[in-house]
Amino acid sequence: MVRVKVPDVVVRRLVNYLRILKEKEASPEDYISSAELAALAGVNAAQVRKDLALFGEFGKQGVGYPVLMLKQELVEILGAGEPVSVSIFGVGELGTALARYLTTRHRFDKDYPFHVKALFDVNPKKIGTTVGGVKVSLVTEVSELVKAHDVKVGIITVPPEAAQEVCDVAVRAGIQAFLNFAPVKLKVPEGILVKYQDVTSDLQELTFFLRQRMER
Amino acid sequence: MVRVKVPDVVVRRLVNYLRILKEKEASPEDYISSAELAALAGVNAAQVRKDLALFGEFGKQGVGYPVLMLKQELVEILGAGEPVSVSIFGVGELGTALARYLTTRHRFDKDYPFHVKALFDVNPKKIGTTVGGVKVSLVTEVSELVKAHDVKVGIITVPPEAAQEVCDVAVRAGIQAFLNFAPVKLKVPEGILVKYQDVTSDLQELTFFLRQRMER
DNA sequence: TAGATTGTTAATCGATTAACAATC
DNA sequence: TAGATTGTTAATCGATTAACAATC
Repeated sequence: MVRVKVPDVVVRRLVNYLRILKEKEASPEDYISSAELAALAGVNAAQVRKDLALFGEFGKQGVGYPVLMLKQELVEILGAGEPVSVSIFGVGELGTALARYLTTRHRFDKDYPFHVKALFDVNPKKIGTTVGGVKVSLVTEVSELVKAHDVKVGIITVPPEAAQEVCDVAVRAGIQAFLNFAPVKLKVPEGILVKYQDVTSDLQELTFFLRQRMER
Repeated sequence: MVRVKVPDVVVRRLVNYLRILKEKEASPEDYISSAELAALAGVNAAQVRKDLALFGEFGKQGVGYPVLMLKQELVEILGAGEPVSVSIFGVGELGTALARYLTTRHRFDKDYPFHVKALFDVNPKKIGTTVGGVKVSLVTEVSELVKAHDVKVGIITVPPEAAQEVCDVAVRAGIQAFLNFAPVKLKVPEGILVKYQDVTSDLQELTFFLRQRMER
């Protein structure tokens, strides 16, 4: 289906378009123009049309895009309709918060695709307890559980020193993509995806622009 | 000092270079080449040199960049040396996790620049309690506390429905930059900075590329 | 000095925006 | 039909990479 190489930035915008459309109550006759969607997303209208045109012709000249249909197309394109099994490594403060957030989301929105299937930690006190209804297991069980639940994505919330090791174990167990909250660059085999998330870096970026703004 | 307009991507990389250098034990005679730093950061060597050259000439031909000096320069450039007061809006699971993370970081690393000065919530049960040693206050006190502590950055961890309102209040109180964990686009006056952070979007992006990879 | 690596210019690559014919 | 908006091509803009003279 998708033969073109889709740049990161485009995918990020598509995710955003979908979020915006989901917030819209719409009947089957409702249309939205690229200009309207662009304004809501804070981007250029030509960019919206180009982003969508990468995947097909969804609009109608003189009218715009049918809201419900476009929403459905975006779900299709992004694969946001099919469930994805997720595992969280490190049940500390942040891991717990994420586990609860994701399980709660799922409880209230049946279409929410991300299912937390396993939690891992090394602290013996935590093993066997549950968070958001999911049991905390020992990292030695990763391989078994990841295979049993066909876990595709791992969320890493262990301390930075432990991140690489945990990642290695997870990769061996068959996890294909990571969302890494530990502030370290992970070395992974070709083809394994890693997305980084780091509050300190975010704050530092904001600080830079704040200071720069003040100097003028 | 900085007169050029610095692109977002450059700042992100600078933050990364600094993190890498901080992990390095170094003596005053240690040098690092652009090639070495580039390899660690996963970017091109020419890019490292160009990023740094935006702010001055820090290297020595035939040798490289003095590690300690470069680290210091980056701290200077990013403003990572001066304390920045931060406030967290929404003391739920995620807000609590972030509050604890930031206060703990600060307790163990005196150079850590981000200080949590105030926490806000609307839940009467939480008001007056403390998290990481910081008191939870009612949102009506934002103005007073933000001014008293000269808070520059707000972290938004309230539910999506409440995010815009909280943001408005914070802007009126004088907050200049936001790290927004709520999955909604915030409308802010010209000049106020917003950085978005959303686990669901991150997972969706990863999912897209996972699926795309499998289709080939 | 010879070798290595910077700082910077020039070339390349890719992404964004403008413009407009096609068409609803 | 007249007006509006798409899909797409062409123009612009900006960021990345290659190349190399300067120099430690």
